[in-house]
Amino acid sequence: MTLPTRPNTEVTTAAHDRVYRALRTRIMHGEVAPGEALTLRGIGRDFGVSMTPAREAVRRLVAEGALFLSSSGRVSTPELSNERIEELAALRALIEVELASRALPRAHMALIDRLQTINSNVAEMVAKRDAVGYIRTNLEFHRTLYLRAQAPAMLAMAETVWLQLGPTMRALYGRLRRTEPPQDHRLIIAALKAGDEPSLRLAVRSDVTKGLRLLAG
Amino acid sequence: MTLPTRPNTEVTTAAHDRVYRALRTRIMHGEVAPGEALTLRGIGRDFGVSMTPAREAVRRLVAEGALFLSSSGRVSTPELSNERIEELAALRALIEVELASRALPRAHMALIDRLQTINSNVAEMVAKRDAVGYIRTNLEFHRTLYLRAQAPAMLAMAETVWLQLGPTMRALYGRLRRTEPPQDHRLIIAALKAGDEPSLRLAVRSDVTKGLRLLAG
DNA sequence: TGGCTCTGCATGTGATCACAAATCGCCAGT
DNA sequence: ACTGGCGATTTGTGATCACATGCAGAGCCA
Repeated sequence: MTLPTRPNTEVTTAAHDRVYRALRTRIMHGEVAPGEALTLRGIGRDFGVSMTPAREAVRRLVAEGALFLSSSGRVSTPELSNERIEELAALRALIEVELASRALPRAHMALIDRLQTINSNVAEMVAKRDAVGYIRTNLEFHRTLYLRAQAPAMLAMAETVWLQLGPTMRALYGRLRRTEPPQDHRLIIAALKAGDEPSLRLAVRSDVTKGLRLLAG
Repeated sequence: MTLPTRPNTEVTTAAHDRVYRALRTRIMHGEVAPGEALTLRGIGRDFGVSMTPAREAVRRLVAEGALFLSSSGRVSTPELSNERIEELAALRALIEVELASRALPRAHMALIDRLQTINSNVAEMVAKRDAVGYIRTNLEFHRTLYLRAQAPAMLAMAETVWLQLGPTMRALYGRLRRTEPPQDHRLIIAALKAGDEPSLRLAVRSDVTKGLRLLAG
């Protein structure tokens, strides 16, 4: 580019990729509200780039279902219907149960230790009522487990679902008024220790679909 | 645009969307070989647009896993490893079994008739050894059934998997030297008629994972 | 003859511009 | 005070340009 904003002392990743990654994590972690509008020039201003990289990042996120593109081309984070949330939760259950099942035979003690450490962080976020922190550490817990499945295509699919649920997860967990740490995570860890696949599948399914119960309210 | 190549007598869809759709169906139907390289200027030339819409279409397809982006930015259709193919087939099984199961209670006679008609087209393509035609009609068969599930998010996910498998499906079915019509499709139709959900799940799973057997060769 | 380098072409990236359309706000009329 | 219309501004879209980089083929040397 003509104006290098940062010295080239480190590996320079493409501008559109930097914008994409930043927006992606912000959306996945629930840092943006559902229905929030975005503009290409605004994104470009925020990241110090022109419209072109902003457009590419937005297009990519739209393709992944993380952003909604109105008929006039305006982009905003989607407001999901209850039916769509149910579908996405069902997809989480299908894919993540399979990922956990594939990770089980490879789950050694070091992994279980790391999961327990992450889970204590999750509990801490719940106690602090930090919705964004809770979502972030909770996803870290799941991703750490699923990475052991050695199934990158499935993991990518699961992350796409997380991405689509991001903005509403924030609203969902913000409505959630509990302070108890996640019980299902303990069941997951216990099943991993015991090598008990049926219990693991049940625990993951329960953990993943639990947030759905508050839709009736 | 400054140069309207077509008169505006019909509804004009955005140029990048037209390019995207055209490339997408070509990839999904297996009309491009795995590893085939694409250039932005070449795509622009083919569709009579500049690089900008071509770039957006390509970015979108990369995001969906339909195209592979090398580290230097070159795009090509991906050459899938056997492990990745196995993953994608497992995803197809998971998602499509669920879709079929959800479609079952809504499957009336009119739908079953349409499925039988499409299936005869599939058989015709098999007899003619038309790989592209086979893939196209086969996907039409599945999509017609899954549309009844009223689960757009799941269907989109399934189509994304089809898209990723597109280029290799062509190679796979090209290697397939059979002339018998798809037996599993008949089982699917029979299960739909009988309202037999377990049989339906089995038949869909079998149909979807069948192409995998020839990977050992 | 084989391997290496160097140069020129092809290609992706990002910025900028012109244009169309949509959106928002203001003002007049009732 | 409310509503409808109109204009200014915002916004997305596509084209084009400058630039850096990667790739390949030609030419050179051992």
